[in-house]
Amino acid sequence: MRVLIVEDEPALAFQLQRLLESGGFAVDVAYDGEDGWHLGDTEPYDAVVLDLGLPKLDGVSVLGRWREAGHTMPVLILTARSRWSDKMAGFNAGADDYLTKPFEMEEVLYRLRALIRRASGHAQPELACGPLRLDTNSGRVGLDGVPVQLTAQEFRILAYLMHHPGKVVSRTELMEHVYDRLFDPDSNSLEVLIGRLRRKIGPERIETIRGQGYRLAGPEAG
Amino acid sequence: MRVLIVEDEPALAFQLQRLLESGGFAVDVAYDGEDGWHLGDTEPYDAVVLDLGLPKLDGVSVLGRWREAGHTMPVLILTARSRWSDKMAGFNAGADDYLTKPFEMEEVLYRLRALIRRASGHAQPELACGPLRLDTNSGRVGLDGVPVQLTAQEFRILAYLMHHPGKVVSRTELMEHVYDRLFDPDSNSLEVLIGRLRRKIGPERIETIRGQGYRLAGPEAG
DNA sequence: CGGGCCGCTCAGCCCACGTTCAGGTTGGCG
DNA sequence: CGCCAACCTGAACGTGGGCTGAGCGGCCCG
Repeated sequence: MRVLIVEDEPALAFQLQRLLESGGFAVDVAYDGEDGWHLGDTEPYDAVVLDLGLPKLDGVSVLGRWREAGHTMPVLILTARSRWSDKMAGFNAGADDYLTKPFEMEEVLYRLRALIRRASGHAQPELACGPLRLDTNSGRVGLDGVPVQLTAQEFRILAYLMHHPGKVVSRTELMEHVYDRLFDPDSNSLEVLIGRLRRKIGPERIETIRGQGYRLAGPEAG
Repeated sequence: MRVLIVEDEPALAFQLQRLLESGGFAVDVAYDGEDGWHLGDTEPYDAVVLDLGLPKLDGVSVLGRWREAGHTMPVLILTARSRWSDKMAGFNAGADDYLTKPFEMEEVLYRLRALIRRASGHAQPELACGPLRLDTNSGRVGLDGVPVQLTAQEFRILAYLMHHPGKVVSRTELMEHVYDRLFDPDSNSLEVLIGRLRRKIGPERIETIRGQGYRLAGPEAG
């Protein structure tokens, strides 16, 4: 899962970045409203963490423009200690959740995961697909009940696929959601990782549709 | 475990600090309500000892603001000889326990430990996790029934992990709860301590999740 | 004042992880 | 049947995160 952080305060931005990366996300950061808006407009993020007090273009406007342009990714608003006006304006502009500073870092992780989950239509934090289980919070994966040890990247790939079971996911789509913006699109490391994943969870679970992408085999339907 | 003392009377503050440190806690002290509030607002304490009669900002207000901001750490109130109004106000503001002066020093330790235990969802003062036993009161640790000799820091680390068995605890989270505020976050002393701890309780008990943190192996169940 | 224990620092080592690369394999198509 | 593109895979590598042994200084206690 790939997220965008829009936060002007460098210390907090960095802290958030570390948090989310250690939480298993691919992360891009923007330090003002304009950059933030542009990134969110052009890159396919699974969620955004958006501060309201921003230079150049304030958070509410950023959000408003995104929504106007038809972007539907979930947005988690950060705002200074409960200022009602901000909060309301945020929701009106299309925020999905908000946190007032100061907040527990952990809280951000949980809320983000919940947002992403809901946005892809899953109620439970634990995704299931055939014999596969994936807990988005603890980051654990099980196959037929036995735990499977995955690396960070393997986990991201599997998580994205499990958020869209049965759907054909193109290589580029997968790369865009698993890597951050600096990644070289000509690399074949994704294929290598897919291979390793297959070895761990059984080759038949991830099906290759030649010329189109990959599909996670669902519980025989669809 | 890391606690905050908010107490304006220097002698008592110092006495409490020594007591809690010798009791195995990492301790910060604030001498007035404003400092106290700010520390409790920004640092992740496992519990707070809060005097009600404070300069600048009284205890009830401090507590009230914390709760308003969403902080849920347990708070043990200290108050001059049973003044009902204070006591009631304290509970209303979200206190978890209280002691009236004068009190036995030991009493503070026991109450604090009980509060922390309950806050992390443990009913018993003795934590168990696989072959590991840890008595939060006596500070004794056993592995398969045989006592294990731990140093103060080793004990704190293990105690924190055992309060959250199975959870992945990031290096920073661990540091925040095991050291006080003056600690250098770039130090690797935690790793050294983890290493020693592993040598004493068996390396496989503490699992490293690369890039994320440590996890105490539970009694085989998610 | 001396000795021992404890915790911290530092530097070097090790190894997991992501990546690259060089073939090998598969499948579509003329 | 042959060719080409898409895809897979085993091996090797560089990097950085994590581990550890050695040494130091501070503190406590005799």
